[in-house]
Amino acid sequence: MESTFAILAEPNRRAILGLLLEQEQSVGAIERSLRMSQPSVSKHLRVLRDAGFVESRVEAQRRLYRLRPEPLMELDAWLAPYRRFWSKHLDALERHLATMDRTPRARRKKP
Amino acid sequence: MESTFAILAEPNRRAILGLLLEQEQSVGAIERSLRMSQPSVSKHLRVLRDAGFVESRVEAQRRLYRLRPEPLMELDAWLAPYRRFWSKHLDALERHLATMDRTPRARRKKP
DNA sequence: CACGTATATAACCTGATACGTATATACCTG
DNA sequence: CAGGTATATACGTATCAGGTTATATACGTG
Repeated sequence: MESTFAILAEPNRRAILGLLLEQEQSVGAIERSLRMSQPSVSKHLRVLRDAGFVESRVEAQRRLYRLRPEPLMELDAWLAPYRRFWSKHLDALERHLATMDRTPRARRKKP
Repeated sequence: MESTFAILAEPNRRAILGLLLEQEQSVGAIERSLRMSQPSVSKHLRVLRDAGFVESRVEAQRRLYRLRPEPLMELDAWLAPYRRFWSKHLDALERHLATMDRTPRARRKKP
């Protein structure tokens, strides 16, 4: 877990992940899409790969990178207790609002 | 969004958030729980507060810090497209497994 | 096999940041 | 109001991460 956030802290890396969300991409494609230098792209991909965010396959001279879900799933898991926290708060807010005016507006959990 | 990850990249800050998950805490309490120096705690709290992760209220000489949900909710929102990505993958995996052996196990979306 | 393309790595520089020490500010109690 | 407690901030330092430039490696094609 330790490094997941550090890795995502880098805007360019997040941008790369965003690109890979659509489909696998070559280094050159990323380089052009994000207007970054080739060594920079390679370095970030190295970091992302070491951390398991992406994997690559070789196609002739190209390397095609694609997303791997695991690290982001861990992030999702890390978030879980906080989700409980804020849903608790939203419930409280809702109850509060329900008490404020006696006319019940859109009811919870039922559109 | 930009800085959310950078802020969470710091392990001590994540630890502080973890503490605040249970209940609001004074600076001194955090200092002792996490065995960090007082200036360090104050500094991290400053960063967390500036980014909206926490808020404080004054009680005599103490300042009690508590969690604010918004930034983590944004993080949750950021994660959404990736969740779609991996659930798509898990579905594919499931279909694959279903093809492997013809005995259908627990069925999708219906417990 | 020489050359171009695609990607990775090395070396170096620089800016950001986290820590510790020291000090300032605020509040409470006798 | 003096002294203690609680927290914030200033400052100096060391570490680290990201960018650029230059070079290495690998593959394809004439």
